[in-house]
Amino acid sequence: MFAKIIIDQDAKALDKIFEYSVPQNFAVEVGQRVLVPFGNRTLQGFVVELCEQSEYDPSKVKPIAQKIEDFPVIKKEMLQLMFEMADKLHLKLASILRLFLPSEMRTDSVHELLVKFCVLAENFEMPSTRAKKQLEIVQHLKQKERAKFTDLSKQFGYAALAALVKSGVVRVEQEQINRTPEFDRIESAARKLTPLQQRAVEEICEAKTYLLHGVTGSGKTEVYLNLIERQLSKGKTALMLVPEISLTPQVLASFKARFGDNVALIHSGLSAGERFDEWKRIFLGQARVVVGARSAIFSPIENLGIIIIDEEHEQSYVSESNPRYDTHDIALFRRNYNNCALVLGSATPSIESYAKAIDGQYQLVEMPVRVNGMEMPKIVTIDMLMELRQGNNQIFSIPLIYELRDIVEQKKQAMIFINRRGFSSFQRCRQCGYVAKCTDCDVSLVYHRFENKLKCHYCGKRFHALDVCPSCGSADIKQGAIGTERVVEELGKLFPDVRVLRMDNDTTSGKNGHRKILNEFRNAKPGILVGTQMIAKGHDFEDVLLVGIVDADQSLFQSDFRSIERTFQLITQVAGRAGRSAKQGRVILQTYSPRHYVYRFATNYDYKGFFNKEVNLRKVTNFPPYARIVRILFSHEDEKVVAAECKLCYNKVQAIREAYSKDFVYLDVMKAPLNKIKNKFRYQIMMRFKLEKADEIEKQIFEAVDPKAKSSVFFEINPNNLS
DNA sequence: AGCACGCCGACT
DNA sequence: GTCGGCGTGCTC
Repeated sequence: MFAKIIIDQDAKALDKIFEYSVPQNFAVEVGQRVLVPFGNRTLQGFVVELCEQSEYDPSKVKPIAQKIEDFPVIKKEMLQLMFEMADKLHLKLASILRLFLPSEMRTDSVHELLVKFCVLAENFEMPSTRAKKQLEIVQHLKQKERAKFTDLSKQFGYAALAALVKSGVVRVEQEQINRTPEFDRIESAARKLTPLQQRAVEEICEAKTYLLHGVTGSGKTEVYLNLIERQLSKGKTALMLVPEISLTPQVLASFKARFGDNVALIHSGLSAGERFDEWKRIFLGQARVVVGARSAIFSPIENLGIIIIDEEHEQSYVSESNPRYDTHDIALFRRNYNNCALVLGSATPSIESYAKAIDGQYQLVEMPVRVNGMEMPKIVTIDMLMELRQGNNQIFSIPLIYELRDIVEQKKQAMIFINRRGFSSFQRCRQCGYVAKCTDCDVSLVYHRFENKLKCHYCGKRFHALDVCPSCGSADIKQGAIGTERVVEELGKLFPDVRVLRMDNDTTSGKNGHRKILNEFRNAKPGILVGTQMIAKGHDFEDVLLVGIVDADQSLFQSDFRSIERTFQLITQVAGRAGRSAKQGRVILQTYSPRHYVYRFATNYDYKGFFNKEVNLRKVTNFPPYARIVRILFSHEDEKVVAAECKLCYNKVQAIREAYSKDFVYLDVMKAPLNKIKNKFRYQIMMRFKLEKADEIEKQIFEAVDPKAKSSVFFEINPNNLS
């Protein structure tokens, strides 16, 4: 018997299947993890196929050394998924397999937690009356029957306990304990569904793909919970994905409260041990509901009845580094494999998903009204150019300051949204034009006033802030576009007595970073919360009656084709934070392009109008979903090497374009907009072609890349950002 | 990925 | 003469 094996090494040269013989004395199954001799060392591998005959030179075939576990860790579904991902996304087999296992398992850095418990032996002699501590322990165990070794040792002393164990009075038992994350148990009684929610639950009843379009505050979560409960009662399991940013302690606790030990939670805040144990509970079928961020789509859960992707339009569902995958594709694969329902939920569906719903590929389910029957908050657009002309060169418009003052007087709360962290996006010398840049990346450094440092947001390197220009010595330093720190500072000047809190990547790094800030904000009245995208998600604060969007244009003029769509989504999400209670909220939106159609539709909450406008634009200009964009990004330390390898590939792609000249809309080769990141130079080939033969063309494009190239190569289909 | 093999420069 | 630089090629 022979086994086809993938070596667990993430290297281009090893991205193929190796054959080993299976020794007589043991059997292996497909999906098992094994150790195999490889060259002059022993490596981990995965059995992906068994066969009677070897196709390789028999004199070179070596036997498998040993099994790592005695059961397959990769299930059949995932193996099939691996081959499909390798084929369609052009990813390395080993790098896909690594997505399926908790990383601590591979490195052997985490083991099952064994805890020692003490019990009294069946029959024993009482210790001598002089041994007081020992007698206390026996007494204690008579009452409790069972206690942790470490607890007893702490309470009565190690010596006494060890003596009892030695004399056979106390028996030690080992037990494996699951490290399950702890939560504040919050009450989450099943709320009665509104008729609209009820209808949505009833409509989503078949093994199809549904797009659940529900306005912010329409109670989608309650619908999800009911859908999951229905599957559980049918003996099926459920997988629910939520953007990492929304996996706040409150959200996690509410799932725990609803599903108890049935739910496994996968998120970045888990310790290695917790992650490993949660994975194992899923693997063994002990957890029947999985709630997690992007990577949870690869959970080894079986017998799926439903997969839910909440906030389906979120960018974070596409991983932005290798292996690059889109959670939607993986979810569709698993939906097909399990023949279960897939629900994509959003208040602002992605153009691509909504187009599929219109087209009939997805079933459209709509929830157009808020649960509490409240109107959406009123959005007022402020023309910042007018403000400037009227002599206001502050970052806040007069109406925003006016409204903020009102909030402060009423002792209510406001949120200010600014999607940039730090103090200012760059520092520049007014005299000579010098701009502080990162030494390893081709980007300007962001000034962080709190730490008084310049930081690279790409590689994380820190530099001294500029007091004087290092080039000409001038002290006249100009600050770039404003960030959260700057907004906090300005608010402090305007409202010195008001509690102003900042929530962004820099203030939420600790384990309970989010919770601390949100709890503080909850009690701050009047209070203002300044933050990035982080504040746009899911937090309901009754007293937030005002939302300010300081620089709405920021996401609008990024050069990728989704920037307008993203702006619409952001405004809608952020606006949804205002007026969650009985009082209607207000939103002040500051922009320099008030007449852009995105603002017209967003301020009227007209998703369909926006969709129609945007989708028509995409159609006439040949952009997704009516065309496919492919970007091949090469990177390497040596600029000559990348440039040459990229050019070589470009020449091959040109030949493909000639063969498909009718389909190609665009093709070019160039330096990437960020020419250098972490000391690696980046060159790219961009292309766009029509859909009819897209799969066929794409396959040939993949093959145009020299597998022996020294540069690392990154394929992106319909990329989200073009840096 | 890691390790051997192999072919050219400056050193006790 | 040799020690060691890292380019190239191979691992079932």
